[in-house]
Amino acid sequence: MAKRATATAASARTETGDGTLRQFVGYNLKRAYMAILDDLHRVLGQHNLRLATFSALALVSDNPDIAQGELAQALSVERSSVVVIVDDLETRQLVTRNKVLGDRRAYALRVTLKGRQLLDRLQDEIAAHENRFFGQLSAAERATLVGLLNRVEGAAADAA
Amino acid sequence: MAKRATATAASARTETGDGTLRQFVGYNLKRAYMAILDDLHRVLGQHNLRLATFSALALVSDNPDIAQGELAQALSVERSSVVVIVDDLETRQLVTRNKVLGDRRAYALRVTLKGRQLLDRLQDEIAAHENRFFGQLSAAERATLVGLLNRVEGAAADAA
DNA sequence: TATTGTTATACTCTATAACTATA
DNA sequence: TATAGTTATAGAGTATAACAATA
Repeated sequence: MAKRATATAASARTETGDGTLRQFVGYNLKRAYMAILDDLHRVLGQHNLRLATFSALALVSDNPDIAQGELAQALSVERSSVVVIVDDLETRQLVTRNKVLGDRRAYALRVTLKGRQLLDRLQDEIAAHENRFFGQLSAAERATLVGLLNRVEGAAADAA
Repeated sequence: MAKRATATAASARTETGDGTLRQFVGYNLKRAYMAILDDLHRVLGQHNLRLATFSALALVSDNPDIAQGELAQALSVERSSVVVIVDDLETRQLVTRNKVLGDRRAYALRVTLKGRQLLDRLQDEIAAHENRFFGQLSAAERATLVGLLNRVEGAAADAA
């Protein structure tokens, strides 16, 4: 099928073909996701945050008094993994573990002022990050992209 | 900001809000990707293949006589990681390591007949997998999605 | 008995660094 | 000196399983 430059001394370097994989939407999806991930990690890394930790912070902010188990579900990780994440956020005083009236087993997580401020700054920085990669797309195109992605996600949720 | 059902005994379980994250295209991108990944892993797992191993097989098929270092680049992993992957493919007689005329350090990788046959079957199975998630999208919509994803990937390549 | 959070441990995947044999 | 592939090791991230406290 595919031709390939033989590895002679004077070979002009050919691009590696990936046509077989390109036929799959999922491959294109992964490539696009991976392509932006390094830069996102760099942005978060400047604040010593992992993606999961940032996501947890945002989720706690959106869901005051969320329990760790619920957070685990939202993050699609095990409860034991959430312990590590919340430990980190709590140590850095970005979220607090609060007593729940009526259930002394559970914690109600809340963002601190410091956490909110960090989140505000991060939202700006991530918006800038996104402009570097999605900036070429018009607002309408970005909306189309998100709409299609959400339909894919919805199809997965239906299947489950 | 966001309201949240208090954890009373009779609380109707509220969906966890993720509005802060949803504003980012990248989050929607990751969600869609993660949503299809479990099913893809299941399909590949039936053949005892990891995603990276399958991708390597497809890339070797598209690029006869590719070297391991080139494969590493195409897979975005280190050469040492490719050794493990190719070891697996070679042990299972799906690809062969062949001598390169003119450079006795390098290998030229080729898919075997067995590898090609497995790849053919996998392409069908993955196409079926994709229909489960992208089937709701029309062919035009799928093309639009891929086009937008590729522009994002291209923007990343330009930035690098 | 079931559930929440915790701990200790194991597993998967990948990177890093040092090595060999070639170039 | 540099490069292709290899090996051994370490690290990051997550899951699993057993546990204490509480429901």
